[in-house]
Amino acid sequence: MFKPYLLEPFNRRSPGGWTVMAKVSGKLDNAYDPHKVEKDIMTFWEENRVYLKAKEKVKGSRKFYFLDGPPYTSASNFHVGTAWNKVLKDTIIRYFRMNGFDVWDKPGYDTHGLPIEVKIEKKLGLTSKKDIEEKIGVEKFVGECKNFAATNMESLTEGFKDLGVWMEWDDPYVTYKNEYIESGWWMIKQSYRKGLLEKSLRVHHWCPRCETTLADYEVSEYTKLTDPSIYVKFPVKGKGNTYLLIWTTTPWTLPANAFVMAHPEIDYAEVRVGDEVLILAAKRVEHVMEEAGRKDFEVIRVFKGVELEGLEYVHPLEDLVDAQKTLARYHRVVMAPEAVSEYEGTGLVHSAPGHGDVDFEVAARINAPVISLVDDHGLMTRGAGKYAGIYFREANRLIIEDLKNKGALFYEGLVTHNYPICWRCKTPLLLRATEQWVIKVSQLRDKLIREADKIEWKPIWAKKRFINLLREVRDWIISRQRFWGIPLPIWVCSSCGHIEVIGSTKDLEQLGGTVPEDLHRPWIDRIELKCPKCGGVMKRVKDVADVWFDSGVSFYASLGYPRVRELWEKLKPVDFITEGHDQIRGWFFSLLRSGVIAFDEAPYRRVLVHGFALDEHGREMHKSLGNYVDIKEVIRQMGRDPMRFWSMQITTWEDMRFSWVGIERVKRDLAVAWNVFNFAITYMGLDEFDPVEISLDKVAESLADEDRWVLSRFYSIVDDYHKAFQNFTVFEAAKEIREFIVEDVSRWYVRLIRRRVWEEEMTESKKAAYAVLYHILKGWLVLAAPFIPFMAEKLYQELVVKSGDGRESVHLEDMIQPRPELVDREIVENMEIVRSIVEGVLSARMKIGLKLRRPVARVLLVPSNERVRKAVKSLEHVILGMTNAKRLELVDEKEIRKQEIYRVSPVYSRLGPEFKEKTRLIINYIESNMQNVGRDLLNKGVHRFTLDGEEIVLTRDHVKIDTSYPEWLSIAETPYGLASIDSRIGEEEILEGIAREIVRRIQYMRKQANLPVDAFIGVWVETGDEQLLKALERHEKYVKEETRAKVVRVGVPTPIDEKTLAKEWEIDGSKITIVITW
RNA sequence: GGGCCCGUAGCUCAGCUUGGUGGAGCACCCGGCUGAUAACCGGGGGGUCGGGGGUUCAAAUCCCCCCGGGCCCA
Repeated sequence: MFKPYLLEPFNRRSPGGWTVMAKVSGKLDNAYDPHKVEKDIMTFWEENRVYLKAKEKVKGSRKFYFLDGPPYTSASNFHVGTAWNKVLKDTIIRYFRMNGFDVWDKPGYDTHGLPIEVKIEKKLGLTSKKDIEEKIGVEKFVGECKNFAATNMESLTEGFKDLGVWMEWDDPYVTYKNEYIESGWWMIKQSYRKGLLEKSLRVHHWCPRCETTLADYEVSEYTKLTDPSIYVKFPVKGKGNTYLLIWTTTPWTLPANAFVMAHPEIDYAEVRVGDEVLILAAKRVEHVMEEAGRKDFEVIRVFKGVELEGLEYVHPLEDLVDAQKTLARYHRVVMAPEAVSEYEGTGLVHSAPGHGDVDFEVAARINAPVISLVDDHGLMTRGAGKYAGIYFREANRLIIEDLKNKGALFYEGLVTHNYPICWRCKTPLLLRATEQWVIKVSQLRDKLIREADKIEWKPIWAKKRFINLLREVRDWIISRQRFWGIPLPIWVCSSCGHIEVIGSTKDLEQLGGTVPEDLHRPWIDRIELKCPKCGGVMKRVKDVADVWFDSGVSFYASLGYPRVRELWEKLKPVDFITEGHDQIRGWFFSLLRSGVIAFDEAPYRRVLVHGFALDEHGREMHKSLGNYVDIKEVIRQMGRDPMRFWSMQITTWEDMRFSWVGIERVKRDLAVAWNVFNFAITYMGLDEFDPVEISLDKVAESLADEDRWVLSRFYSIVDDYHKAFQNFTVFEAAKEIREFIVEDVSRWYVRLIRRRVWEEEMTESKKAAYAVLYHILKGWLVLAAPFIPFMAEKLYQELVVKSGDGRESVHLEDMIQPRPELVDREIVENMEIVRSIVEGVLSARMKIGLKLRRPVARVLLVPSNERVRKAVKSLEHVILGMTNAKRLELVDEKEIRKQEIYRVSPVYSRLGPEFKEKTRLIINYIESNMQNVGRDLLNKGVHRFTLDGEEIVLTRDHVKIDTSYPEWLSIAETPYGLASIDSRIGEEEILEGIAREIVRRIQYMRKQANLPVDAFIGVWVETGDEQLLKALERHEKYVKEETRAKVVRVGVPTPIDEKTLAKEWEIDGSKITIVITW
């Protein structure tokens, strides 16, 4: 499948056809344009088959079986949540692949089921199953379903590819393919062999429009419906005016009533109402009477429910309902505590075993018949007598009328409650007993829990939630009375009733069947087998499988098992799956269920749960709400990498609130990263830096503190990065690499090494800076590749490949491994302290409006402890460089305090009462001795002086003291102590500052003139200010070097032409005209 | 009604595992930088950390209850 290719690092040969020189020679656009990058890179990947090479590279190494949760193919486009899901998978796959795992990455599509059938019905204008069978025929219908799924699948694949998701798109697993269906059959056969499969009467939800049963987990939507809420009197047999009072909101179930359920331990009451006696739960009496508006009642007797056991009653509608002839025998009170609540109704529950699940169970216990009086279409059956042929919900009205006429209605009200509706067509459902094929999963409950417990869950609460669900696991009704699904491989003999469950097409042939070209209905329905028991004709049951069956078997079916056994045996178990938290009950569960049924074990070992994509207001995205965000729109506005990197920084298992500004922010972070690379490529290119020749090892001896620092930071991030991926907390890895490039490299390291980079000569220091910068940038690209595959590739091509280094693609790199020997924790801590102190100094500068361009003579620091002192000393040059200061002094706090200026104001209300007539004099004293008074009070708490021979003692509360500092001293607090500057500067600093002001203006003009950074210029200045000229004279060399000026002259050049730019400026209030020529 | 999750600045979210004086970005105001700058940096204002109780020397963090929102079930 894969073409062979060369895996060697392609030292200095570019298969891409670029001219590769042994030096940095790439070129980046000035601004980051995601679309341009992504377009170029997409082409590059395709042309060079990079994806296939990435897979080939790890072929045969440690296996990593990733299983894609197949998206459903009912639509052709997808929203950001689906994109998030795939990007998450892609990022993790890319990481493990780069880290040396042979990752299985086959994507899948879930293609069967009711939702697609419903869409096709709508498209073809069909309204019922009968329409499908008679108007257009099953053959055409199924064909339409298949086409629809296939078309959507193609479109989805295009969308996923477009996001840069690298999976095996050429050969996904598709649940409608024959091979897949066959694999599915095999599991049903397994369940049959193990005695888990049976056909049995079960009560379950039924959709009368779709005419099919719905499993518990398909009953997922509810709507507010207003239904009758009626209290009905069932006369107690042989007791004239005594009645059981029951309550129901589904009067249509009354014709199928078999018995009444009560709780043996709760209290019931006989209540006289008018001339009748009603029996109901004691606790409900008040509520029911109030609801019915009856005040004329009286509780006669209270007793335990158990006394009611066996009490017989007469069904009020027995003469109208045929089925009651059979049911009448069972009309009595039955003890069923699980059905009775003291908090609603009457404590007496009318039971229709054909229309309620508890009812069904209780009926089984007492051997009552299960009679359902509603047919597939929701119409009352013949057995319902008078009500036959009426739609179940419409029968309510009629039944209530009849009850009223018979005097059996105690009260009629309305209730608005949540009522289950079909998740596809929104039709209200009903509970109904029918014969269905069932896998008795409840027998496997303990095994399921044990297996689930072995799985590694991220986050841990998902496991709790999962196991809670398993505790209540029910049998699995796998049959659906529909068309577009995996046909159940069950054949029944029409003569002797013998059952054969087919596990493969081979089985089919062995039993005398032919294999149709397509295993779907209707073709498969035409296959008849010969009964091995009696030789009779065996026909397939008409049902198809529940659609959850399909994706549930994907763990082996996607590998072609059992037709091909090796692959699953080699790859099992699934190493990793990830889906949204709704799949805890969905796919995660159905996989486990199938795994335990077929293989007695959990088929996967690690699960990561991700959140939902909500809109910017935290609501779910829906087309109908108009808040739906199409992924195409996001890509158009923001680009793929920004979208990807944004989504990967979200705490994976929490819901994602979609945010345009959030993505915009990430895009800006990426632009900063881009700028860093642009900086590196520009200067390394100008200096013809050769990263292969000047490797990190070669400069080991000349590393500066900041170099060792940035390497330490880088490799500690590498460490965290791997830990995060091993934990599947990808968001932590994403945040780390963002932080590194933006905070550490762009905002700090590049600033620190700038001067070294600008040196004219290729000094050792410059080499070291380049080698280190190159090393961490290249490494960063490898770390970033899983997250921002396009941009990482682009930058890698420009920085690395074009320098004749590395491999053909960043995605063919080996993941960077930790190098603890390069991590110096102390220097990291020191730098953190120093960085914070620099910020403090800058803040102190800011307070007095002193620009960074103006040098200061002294920085004064008060380190808060020895650790800080040490850090400051070891990185003194960093502080001086970054704060533009000449000298750094470490002082203690007293030194600073000495400079404090106190403003001491007398507190009259304290001084007056105490000193009476002396007060005036004391105040005079205070005002003329403010500094002494203030210092004493603050330091000693007391100030003594003599006034007219008398000692006066001033204390802290006699005055109010405000502290300030002289203008030249500006102080800022930092977490590591006080940072301050002495802003008193001499002529030297003034002139230097002016020189820098001039330089900055010349640079600005160079930029305006659009000159290449390495172009030389001539500079002319004209000003009447002596000091400006003096500064220029003193720092001529500096100005020339900084601005690449060959000459700096006073005056105006001639001629002024298109290679000349003149501009008038103002520096320190003086006018200066600067002209540059080139 | 049950299980699980979430609630932190105007907005979007870190911090909670392992308790130690509450952070970032956006927005707003002020200032600065600028030969990677259609960039960026610094400062400022802005918080009952949903509410209440408990444990503790100390709680956004641990425990209990309540309120609001979500998911999955009944």
